[in-house]
Amino acid sequence: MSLRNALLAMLTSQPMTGYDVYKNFQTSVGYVWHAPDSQIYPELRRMEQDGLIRGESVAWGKRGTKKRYSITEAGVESFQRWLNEPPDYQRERDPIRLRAAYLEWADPKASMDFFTAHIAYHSARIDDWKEMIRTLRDHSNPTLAKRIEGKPPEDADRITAYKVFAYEGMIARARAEIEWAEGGLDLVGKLEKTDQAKPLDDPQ
Amino acid sequence: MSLRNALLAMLTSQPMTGYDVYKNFQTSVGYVWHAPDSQIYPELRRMEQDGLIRGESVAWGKRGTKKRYSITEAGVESFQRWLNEPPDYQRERDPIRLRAAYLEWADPKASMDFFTAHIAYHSARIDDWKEMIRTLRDHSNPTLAKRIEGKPPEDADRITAYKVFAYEGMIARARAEIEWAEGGLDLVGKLEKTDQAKPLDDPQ
DNA sequence: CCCAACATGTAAGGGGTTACATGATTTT
DNA sequence: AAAATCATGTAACCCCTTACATGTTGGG
Repeated sequence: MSLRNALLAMLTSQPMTGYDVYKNFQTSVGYVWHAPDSQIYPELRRMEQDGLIRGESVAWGKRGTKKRYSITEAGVESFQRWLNEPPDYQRERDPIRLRAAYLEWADPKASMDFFTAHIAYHSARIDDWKEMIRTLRDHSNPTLAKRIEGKPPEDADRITAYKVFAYEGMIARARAEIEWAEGGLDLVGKLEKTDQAKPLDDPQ
Repeated sequence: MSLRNALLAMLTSQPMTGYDVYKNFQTSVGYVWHAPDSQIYPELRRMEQDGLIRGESVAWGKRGTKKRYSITEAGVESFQRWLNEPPDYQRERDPIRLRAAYLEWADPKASMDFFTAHIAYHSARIDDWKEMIRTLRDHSNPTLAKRIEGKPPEDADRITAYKVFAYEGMIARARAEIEWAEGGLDLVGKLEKTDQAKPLDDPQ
């Protein structure tokens, strides 16, 4: 049900078309929650049927129309209910750790590349999130700007603080990943060095 | 395809029945990768059809039989191919951070509970993983024991080291989560204090 | 006039969850 | 004899991915 709540969250800022939502899921909010268009449009229709959002056709150019969705009272209530629920945790399913646990079967070169890729991936994400935090802090983020528009400064600060804090959590986790992967590079270097650098039981 | 590789990984240790696999997915390996029986049995059948594993019926009690699967050469190759591939990262989808980003809509009490639950969850996981590392280090883990049986000590150490390292990664990440959630408790305490401790725009 | 951006879908298939089912064997 | 464990499934449903598809509008 998180897709639904991600959509509600976005629509608490301002009315949006499916395409607006799609764009946000590719950048800003997409750094925390991603969804493709093929999921967004049908889900918005279902949410409208459930009364969580209301869609109105608005003119777009001469002949075109587009559908702009606004969150309803029922939508806000549903969103808040979700926020007030205790979180539920899925059982672990971690492909990275699964691989790491069996690197004795891998090629040492591939193991090094694996950890290097891990570092590169998380470094890139940190850059995205840092940039995101910057646009939140200076209020240049359009969705945030719309969200805090007309609100007293304390509320604006509070709203901003939670968003910044969420991205800081992403960064903290990514830093832990990078540190771990650096340890992985050391470990592979230590365990797989010299001539016997061949995977265990390799038929070759 | 990670379920398939998790199954192959397990079967590199020793032949197992579907039920053995299921038990391992509830404890040991399940702390990194979990799967329910309804996924395991059909997948094992598909893997047998694909020639990655071989099943043999073995007697069980007087009348009963059970099927014990062993990994084939093709299975080992497939597993190694996966380990040597570059990892692929899914787009972010983080329900915890999504919620945290919108806590201005939540009840302050619920926000505190949310972070408290987060700390409790990850603390419990750390205990699981620490215990797991202990059984790996002292070789009391039966799956590991079987895996390193008859292997020279350097290989045994190498095999153990990767598994320990994987669980250490889980722990490192969980510690980052706990630290973040503690920051969350502080933040909520700071932002939602005193009388105006009511969610934003709450109709009440 | 062309191209990028805007706008909105359908369809097949993979992976996972939850619930429902059943029966044999071993342990208490 | 009952209970726990071993053993193996089916079925409905949800969520998500990937690929395919189509048309409009605004800017250069």
